[in-house]
Amino acid sequence: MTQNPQIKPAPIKHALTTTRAGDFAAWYQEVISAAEMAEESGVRGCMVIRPWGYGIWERIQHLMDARIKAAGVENCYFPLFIPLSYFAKEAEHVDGFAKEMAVVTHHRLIADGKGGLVPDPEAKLEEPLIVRPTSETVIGQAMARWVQSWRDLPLLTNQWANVVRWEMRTRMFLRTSEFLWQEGHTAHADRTDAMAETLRALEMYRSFSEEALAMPVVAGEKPENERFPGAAATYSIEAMMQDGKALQAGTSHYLGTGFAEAAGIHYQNKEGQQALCHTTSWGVSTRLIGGVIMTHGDDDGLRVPPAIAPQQIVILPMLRDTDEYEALLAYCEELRSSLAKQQALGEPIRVLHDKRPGKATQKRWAWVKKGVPLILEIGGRDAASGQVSVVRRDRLWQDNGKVNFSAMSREDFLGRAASEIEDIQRSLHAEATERRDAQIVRGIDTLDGLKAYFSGDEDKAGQKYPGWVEMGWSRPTGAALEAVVEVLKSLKLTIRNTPLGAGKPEGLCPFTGEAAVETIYVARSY
RNA sequence: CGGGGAGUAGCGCAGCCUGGUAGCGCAUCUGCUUUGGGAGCAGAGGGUCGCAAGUUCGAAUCUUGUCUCCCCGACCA
Repeated sequence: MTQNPQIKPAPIKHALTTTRAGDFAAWYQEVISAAEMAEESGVRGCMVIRPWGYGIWERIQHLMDARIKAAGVENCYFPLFIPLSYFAKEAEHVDGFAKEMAVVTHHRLIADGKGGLVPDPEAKLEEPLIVRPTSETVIGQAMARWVQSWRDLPLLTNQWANVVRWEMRTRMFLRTSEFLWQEGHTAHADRTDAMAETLRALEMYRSFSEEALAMPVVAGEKPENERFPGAAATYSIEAMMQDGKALQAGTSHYLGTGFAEAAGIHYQNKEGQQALCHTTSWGVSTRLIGGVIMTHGDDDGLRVPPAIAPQQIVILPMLRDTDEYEALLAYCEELRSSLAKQQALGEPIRVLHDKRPGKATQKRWAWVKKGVPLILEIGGRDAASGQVSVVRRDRLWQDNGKVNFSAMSREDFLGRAASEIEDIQRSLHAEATERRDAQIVRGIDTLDGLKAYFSGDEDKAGQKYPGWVEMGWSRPTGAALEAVVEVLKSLKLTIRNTPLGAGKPEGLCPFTGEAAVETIYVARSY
């Protein structure tokens, strides 16, 4: 077919078999398995998080935990099991979570006489325990004990934990029945203080996403119909995935006094009177990893932002001829230790000398798929002449279809390694921001316009959606809002949030015909 | 939880309709040759065919049940 092989660039042979354009959902699955991030566990909706995936989570924990502590919040740990009676106290909360609860009813197994085991009917629990879907209720019980006086406020706590929600439809990292997260719970003297904390947590998530995950997000308030069960106001950060869908990447809730009332969290104020606390809760989960995959991944696998990469540089000795092993490995080892003494992004550089036996090229592609930011390949001649050969994962290919390695002296590389790492972090963020901004459309101010924009919206393969619409609306409530939600639902759309700091829009609300009072983002979502 | 699809070697799949104790590609191992880089040739190892019952002389193949995964929908971080 190719008439002129000399001038026609060779087709790139990508590391994955599925492309984003071909089948985005299958591509997502393949990245997770090819990058050895997670695998299925045999238990419905639950996954095994493998070292590379868990390493990314540990980085997220490490950086997020520092921010949480810097805000004066203290870590603690509450039980996995919550007495049913605790949970039952907040009515809206119950409505929201009751359908997806794991319940513990027995404490012993006995033989069933057929070689199996069954719960012992004699060992039924007096009161069933639920496996926590979130911990407002138990933590509320503790807060009620801990808070007596205005001097005890604000009470700022956080826990890193696993939670369980019996999901009907699961996807690795994005929605699993059990997931890992951080949940902050705070109690305050009044609304003003609690609201400030809610927004502080939201801003913490926004800056964390942008800076650590290199994932641009919009921070804003969720519409009434999307509120956390029992919350007075819910805020979120929303990220745009490469297929144009929105992902809620973190939430922060102002809970008002509802939970305080249910758990009896009150204090004596300076005037000597009893007052109810205003509480907040906020969390991010392993879902962030799904966001990172769908923000930065490409047709060769994952690309991990350096700030959260378990390893930022991998050194691959090109082991081939036994005679040079020793000198080559010594050279690589020296390189590793020189790099490890340096700092990038405010921390020591994380570098791995991968001297496992095996074909070097095989190992290279494994690291490409894992998305390690910088790969160094070192051959015998490099070692002898003090050179290195390096490729940036975010700039993997040359136009001619070859891997974009560049050779330089060891000194040159040592001199620029840290800035390369920092540049990759910046560059991933810039790329994602540019893509997102290109997929936000403005100026649609009628319902027909919205319908037209999203009709036949999927591309030929059904893998790509036209991004987000930024528009004004009149912020209807109650039944009027329900009507809007129904219209959007028929278009498979949702209101993501009202971005903070967006000025009052001009014109009329396309749903109600009333004057628009605030800006919203409308999109398909995960 | 409703509709659809699927579970066979580490990964991707064929075989199933028309039952006769399992095959291909990649990966793995061995040898030779090559080699500044995703090598070639030859040979080898590796499978309770998701699980459990049933039909049958005989089941990956037919029947029933069950578990898990994927897609669409309802629901949700």
